[in-house]
Amino acid sequence: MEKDVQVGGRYEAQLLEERVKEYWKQSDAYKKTKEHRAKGKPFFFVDGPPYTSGAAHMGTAWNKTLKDGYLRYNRMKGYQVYDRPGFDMHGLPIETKVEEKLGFKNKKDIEAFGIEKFIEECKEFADFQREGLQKDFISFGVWMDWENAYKTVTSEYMEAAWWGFSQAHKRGLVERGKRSISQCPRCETSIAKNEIEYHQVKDPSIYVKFELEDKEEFLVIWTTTPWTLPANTFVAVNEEFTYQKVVAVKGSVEEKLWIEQSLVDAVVEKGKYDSWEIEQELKGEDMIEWKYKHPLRQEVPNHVKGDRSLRVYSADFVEIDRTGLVHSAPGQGEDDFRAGKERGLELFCPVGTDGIYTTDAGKYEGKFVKDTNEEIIEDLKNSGLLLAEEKYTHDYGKCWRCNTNIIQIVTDQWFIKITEIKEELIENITKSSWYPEWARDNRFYEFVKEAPDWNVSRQRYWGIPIPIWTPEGANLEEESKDMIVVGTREELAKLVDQKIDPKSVDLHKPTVDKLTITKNGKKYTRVPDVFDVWIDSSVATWATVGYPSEKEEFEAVWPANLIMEAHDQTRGWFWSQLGMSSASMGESPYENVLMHGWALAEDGRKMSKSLGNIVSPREAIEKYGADPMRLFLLSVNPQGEDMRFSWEEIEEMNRRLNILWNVFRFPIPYMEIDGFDPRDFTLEEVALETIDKWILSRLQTVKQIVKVGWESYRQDQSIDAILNLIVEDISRYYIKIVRERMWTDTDTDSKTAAYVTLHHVLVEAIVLLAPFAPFIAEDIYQNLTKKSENLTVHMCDFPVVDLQLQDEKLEDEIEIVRILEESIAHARQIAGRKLRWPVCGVEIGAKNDKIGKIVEKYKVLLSERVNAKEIKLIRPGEQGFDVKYSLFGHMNIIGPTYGKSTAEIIGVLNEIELEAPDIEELSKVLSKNLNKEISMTEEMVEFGEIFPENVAKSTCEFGVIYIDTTLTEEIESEGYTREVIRRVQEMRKEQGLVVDQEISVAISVLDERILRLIMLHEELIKQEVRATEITNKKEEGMKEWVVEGTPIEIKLATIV
RNA sequence: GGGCCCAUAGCUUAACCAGGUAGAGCGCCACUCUGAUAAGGUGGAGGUUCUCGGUUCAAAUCCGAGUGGGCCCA
Repeated sequence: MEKDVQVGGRYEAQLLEERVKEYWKQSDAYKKTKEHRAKGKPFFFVDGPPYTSGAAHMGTAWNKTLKDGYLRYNRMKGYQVYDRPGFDMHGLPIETKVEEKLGFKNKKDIEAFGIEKFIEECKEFADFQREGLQKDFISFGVWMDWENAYKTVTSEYMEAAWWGFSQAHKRGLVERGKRSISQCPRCETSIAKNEIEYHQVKDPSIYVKFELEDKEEFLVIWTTTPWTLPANTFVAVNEEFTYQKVVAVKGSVEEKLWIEQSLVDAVVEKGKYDSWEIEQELKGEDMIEWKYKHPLRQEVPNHVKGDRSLRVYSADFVEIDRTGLVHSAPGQGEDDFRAGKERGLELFCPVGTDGIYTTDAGKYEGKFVKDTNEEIIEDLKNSGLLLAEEKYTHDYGKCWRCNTNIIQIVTDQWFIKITEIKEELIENITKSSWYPEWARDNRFYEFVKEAPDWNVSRQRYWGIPIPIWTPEGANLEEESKDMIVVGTREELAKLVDQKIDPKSVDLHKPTVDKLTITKNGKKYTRVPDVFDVWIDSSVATWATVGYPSEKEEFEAVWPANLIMEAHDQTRGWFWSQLGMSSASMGESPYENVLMHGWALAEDGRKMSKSLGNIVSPREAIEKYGADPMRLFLLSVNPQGEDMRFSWEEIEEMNRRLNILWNVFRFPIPYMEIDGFDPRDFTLEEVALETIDKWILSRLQTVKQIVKVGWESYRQDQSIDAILNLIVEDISRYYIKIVRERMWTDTDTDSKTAAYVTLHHVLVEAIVLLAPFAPFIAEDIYQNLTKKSENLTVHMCDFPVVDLQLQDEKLEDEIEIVRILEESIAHARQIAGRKLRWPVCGVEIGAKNDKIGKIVEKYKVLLSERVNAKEIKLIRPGEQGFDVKYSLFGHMNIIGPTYGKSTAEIIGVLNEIELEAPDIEELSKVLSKNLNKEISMTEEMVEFGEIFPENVAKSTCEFGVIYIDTTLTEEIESEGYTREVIRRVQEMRKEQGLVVDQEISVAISVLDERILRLIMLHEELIKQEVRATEITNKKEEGMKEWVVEGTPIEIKLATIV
């Protein structure tokens, strides 16, 4: 940035932002700012790492802009701010993208390609994605430590996850076990609940008869997953329900069916039976332990056979729905698994991790489960067990990455036993403050309370390998008992049989899979799984300071002072961090949580490709600039609520910044002509006038509001206050008033005071604005301070409120004056007199004494502002202008009272005018006029005000305004003079003359009276338009203006 | 299906926690001002405060039910 930037043009965000970026680069502003605060108290902010997929969208932009705002604010408050950004780079989404790229169909393709090469591809892809994302963040001015971003794929970072996990193990919280999990059969891995997307699926809906072992009766169950029938192990009833044995007849066949009593009709109807009758009724509890025959015993000879299997048990998840009896497969479904485990039933699962039936599935071996539904239905039909068949559309989970429908199966997984430390987790919740509060007290608390054990294993490749080594050939139980969990690279190097360098070792699968440990003569190998990717980010608070390899910083700053993410992270990062940190260290990893919402599209719906309503931050910046976009994003309430994107609002922000720009460049020419240097004066030394004191007081009040906004995580309120100060107070009021003080040629104390005040207010306003709109703030700051102060505006201290300068009473008074002004302007409008024409008098009927005093006190200011010769205060009881009152009679009320006299009464009412709206006076006048006693009531008449000619009235909350627009020669003279000056100025502008160019002016008016009136103010005109002479000759090429119906011709000539 | 949150002018929203005439910005219409301003000013039109019920002298605000939307969980 040059010292004297071109400030002639209008605000052009993109050009300005390029200029400022260049300045930041050249001056190394970011690093210098950090150094500037190097000795401050630490403020440990931790960045929630965005997943490295594609470019930044509006939601990420909002998130990072918020973070940037708060980081900049805290720097201004003097803190040494931790600002290491992070990127979440492991996980299935990247794997599937790479698989797509390489044209893979399933895991076997990956194995064939080679895991080492595959991981290399993933790393490259993730890095590529990260660069795009980072570029976007930088483009909207996010000042974070980009050169030193943390990446979840570095050994240093992965070690932090290992360490956390090993700590949890030391506390006895790591367990190997079978669990029913959601499995993506394509990715061949378990999927976290929050990775499942739901969509509408059409499935078979079948009613199946299970024959009892010892009698020819049937239990009727209903299912939408025929493919789970081979794994059937028990039937669940609810012991509270009543079940009925129905004898149903179809043709010559008679069947005995057990169904919950209220569902009998519906089920029998579905079975298309001709008739039925109820034979017996039992409570669910009486049916327990009944034994039945497996429905697919022919097709699946290996089905469960134990004595406890194929029986009826009770379960509380059974509802009065369909048949009231539920087919249960503990080797698959989640509820089934829990119920089966409670009873010690066999966990039979004839399905592989790829969703293909194993040999245990007999006839169905080698087939994909969901493709086998029809065949199973056919088989049931053939053995006479199918009662009814239809289709059913319902929500069904699919893999969020590859859209494959998920299946529930029981597999061997690794868990962190969260349920064992529930109390500790719940206590740790209370150790953090959340904004908004309800997010913690309601939503987060409920979630943590219900959280199950954390399945941390994934059977994939691109992730942090689970640091568990187990004895070769051990069974499950042995594995759980005799495992080695490695916590650090140092430890790994010490333990393994191979020689590795802890500093340079890469911890991804290709390396660690080859490492073995020998202990007590036993050989241990690593379990093949990688971590659930949520483990990665869960350790960010210590990984970001390099723990456990670097200890000092961690000990000094942990836990995090502040984190902020969107509400979907309640169950995501907010939770994973709390869970991991509690499991490993027993403590909450963060102190303050700001939970913001999602960025919705303009139509109020989610931004999505399919709806075609996505707006990218890139687009917004191209159209209006980064500062306007940031201002918009930060002007939205950040606590919990979703933001609705709005082009209009961004445009509005751009316009306000344009006003700021104009405010800033307005005094520059004057200050330059006068050689004014702000460093030569202080506020204390100059002769401040009332309006200067007022704007300085406004500034203090705004500083207060801005600070409170930041501190209460409502920075949107800070923005409102700053923009209001700039647009309403500085631009629309203060500058209008001080303009004339700055136009004077001579050096006056008044001018100096205005310069100093405006300069001071601008600098502080700019500093306040800096965290929100860092580019324009920098550009203006550099110009205002001429580089005499800080290298960058972002080094400034947050402006402190100067109580000496704050004057609430003054602010209140000016506020009232401004409202009175508005009302006077309104009265002018009613009278049809524009502001250029003075009015001879304004009378103000103040509502009370306080307002009256204010009118007296600010008479001069008011009269200048509204262009009035005189401002007069009407005291209570005093008469203002000579107002009279006309009358309008209400026939419908007068009529019934005065009968025949009504007509004459109305006649008089229409004629008379009263001095005051006085009912008694009116009655007297009427009585006198009509020669009889007339007594009017308030309901009978309405008073109308009659003003003298040229008087208009308006009212406002502080009183009544009368304005007298009577024209005198003097007023006409001033009015026409103003009109002429205005036209000459317009012509100067049209001709592109510089401000101090001298001219001669020729004015020709046919109406000699008007010409004379204009020329009465020859000197004023000369002075205002910088004219050396004014002639009244008609010349060639004059421009004709029509003023109040009178043609006036003007021509300008420059003086060389 | 469950938990939490949200609904105020055409648009963005304030007031809601702690009940007392719903206020602003943008947009629209009319008029107007301007040597910082591709700006600005004044006025006008525009509201069933999502619906229904309750508490209360009084409800946008508190309570209950419903409708629609969001997040999360099933």
